[in-house]
Amino acid sequence: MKNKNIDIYKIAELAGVSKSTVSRVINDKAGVKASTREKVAQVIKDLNYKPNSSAKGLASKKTHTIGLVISDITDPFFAMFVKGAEKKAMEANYNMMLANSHWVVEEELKCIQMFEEGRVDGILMISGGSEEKLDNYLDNLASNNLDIVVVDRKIKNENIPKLNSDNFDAGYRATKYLIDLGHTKIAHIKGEDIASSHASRDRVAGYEKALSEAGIKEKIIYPGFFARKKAYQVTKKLITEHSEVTAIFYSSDMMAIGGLKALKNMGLRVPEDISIIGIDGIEMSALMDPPITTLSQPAFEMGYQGMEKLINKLENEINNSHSEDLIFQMELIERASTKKLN
Amino acid sequence: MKNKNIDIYKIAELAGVSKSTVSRVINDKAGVKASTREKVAQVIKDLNYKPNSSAKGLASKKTHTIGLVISDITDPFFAMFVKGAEKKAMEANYNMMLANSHWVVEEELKCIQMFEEGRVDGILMISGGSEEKLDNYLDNLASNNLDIVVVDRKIKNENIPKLNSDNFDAGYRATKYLIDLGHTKIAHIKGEDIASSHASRDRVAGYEKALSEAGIKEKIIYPGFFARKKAYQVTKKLITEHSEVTAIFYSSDMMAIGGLKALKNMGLRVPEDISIIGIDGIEMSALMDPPITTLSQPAFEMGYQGMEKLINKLENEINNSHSEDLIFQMELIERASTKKLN
DNA sequence: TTAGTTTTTGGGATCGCTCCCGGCTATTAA
DNA sequence: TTAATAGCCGGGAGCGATCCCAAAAACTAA
Repeated sequence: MKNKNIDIYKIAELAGVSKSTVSRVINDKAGVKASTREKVAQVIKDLNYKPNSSAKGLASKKTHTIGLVISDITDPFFAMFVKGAEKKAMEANYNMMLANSHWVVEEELKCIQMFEEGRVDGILMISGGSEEKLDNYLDNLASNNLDIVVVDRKIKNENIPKLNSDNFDAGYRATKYLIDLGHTKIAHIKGEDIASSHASRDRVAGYEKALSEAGIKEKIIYPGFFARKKAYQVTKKLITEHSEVTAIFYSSDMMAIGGLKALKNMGLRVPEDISIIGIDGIEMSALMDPPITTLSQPAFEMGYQGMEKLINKLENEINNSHSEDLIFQMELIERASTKKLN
Repeated sequence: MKNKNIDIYKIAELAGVSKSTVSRVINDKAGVKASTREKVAQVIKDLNYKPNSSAKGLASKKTHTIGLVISDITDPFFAMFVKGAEKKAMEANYNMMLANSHWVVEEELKCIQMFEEGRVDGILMISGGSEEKLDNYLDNLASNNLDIVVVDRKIKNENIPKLNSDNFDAGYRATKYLIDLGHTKIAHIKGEDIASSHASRDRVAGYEKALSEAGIKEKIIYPGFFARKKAYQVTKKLITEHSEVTAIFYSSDMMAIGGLKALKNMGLRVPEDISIIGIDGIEMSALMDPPITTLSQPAFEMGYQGMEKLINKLENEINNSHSEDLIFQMELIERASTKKLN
């Protein structure tokens, strides 16, 4: 029933060489006569031999596998990030293990622990939880032989490479864009209120900077918790409390989508009566009616480069410490949800 | 720098027992005195010892890992499927490796080959390619010691468990729903035209059955290739060629979204002038204006049960052959894109 | 032709675990 | 008291690769 156990010894036997030589050709190592190499390669091909990865892992202490810790794979941003990470992994001939952490640090740590069983050479994680807790844990981890790259969290440990979007800049530019359109009554629906999200904080700071630069005194900030439904509710509240507002900057596209629905519900036209802008650049925001103007995060690119950074770190044990962190700029995508104020 | 190599021997030493006993408590095997078990467990905990998974894999020939082959993780249906699969995997204490196949069989096969290096105990795949090619390949694979479960393809091999949505029924019910609403001029935008998609074919057949049952002679079928933009174009074509149509059944939500945009563009109101219905139940379809009526595939459930089936097959080597295939019914979600014909 | 090099090749130890089997210790029965 | 049985535990032989080191082969130069 089962396939005859074909291992490196069998290949060696059939090719008339020793296992060492077979190992050399498998791993493309020097020191094998071309003719021998060819002969062995042929046998390997004929028998469709695949070296056992557990044995390889045991002997070499490398699994050629990367662990991905993601909050929620159904989130379009994360999915695109994973797709980018996978591309680089494939190119570098690495495998990927996936673990969902459902936005809670404890689960993230559990995922990491799972990976600590020597299953992976390194971890790429987008954290969604509190930075402090993460910080503590990662300090311990760093003393292990697991390399890690963290996305979207500003942790303190200097030995851990970080990837972040330039959230301050994004907040600034989104707001500036609305100001340049002539708006002065600009509200902001921010993400979370808790300390765990520096992304939200930085975007708020960017918003404030743009306003103050333009000499606009009134800040109108409501929390939307990065949730569509929450944004829907809070938008209604915002409009009833601040009917003077002519533009809203949402800290995410999903919130903008919720907001758009609320606005329509209240009989407001977008963008004629009110302009809205989001952040993320998810496909969905382009499909809305009207399509929503947004600052797009290069999710694919972030995944790709995050994976690249990790693999580099893995393969050149040199200059491990103090590698430059990566910061990604967002791209403004002008669509039909924003309009010059007349 | 690196952590002192802590292995099963060290635990054994510190606990004052043999490695065999440590192994027994790690794997929860019988034959260890309660007091000994406790003592060993304590040492394991104190040292935060994690058995090396490569060594485990080598010795036991089980990796406790499942390979997932998915066409595109950024597709919301697949993402939700993966989420379901992951839930079950976690519960059963399995890990998951992810590989994207970008909708082409060759890449799917490459992914499978990658997994054949003994990295995984089994494979769960949603295929997006031609059924014949897949059939051939899987026949070979079956003779290996890799278990596999295939979603969304009707392959012939009887030993491979399959999961499918009841596409015929979905096509039938979608059409019937429109008929019950009083429509008689009902068009269908189908998926692909090529032989590779039985899903599309079955839905078309369901559409035809419903029409003929209702004594409606005229079938109006256009190909939309499961692509939003294609559906946009073809919808415009359809309307100009068949202005009498009052309802369109799209073979996917994405196509319905493209169609909706086309309809609006042409000045048609949905659902007042024309009703539309889709298939899939992706979140996006609920966020459209109007929200689109659809038949929802239980993606999460499918992932969960697919993984469950695979793990069962893995763990009970018994009754391997001829396990019942799983067929999932879709759920009609009535939203605002369909309306009684007056 | 022979010694000295450089390439190729083979063998053995090892990685960290599982699992089988035999031995030891206790407990029970006669 | 002694033998039989059951419950615990330890030791050794793999699992299938890598990698170091020494041996063999091939090549060079004198």
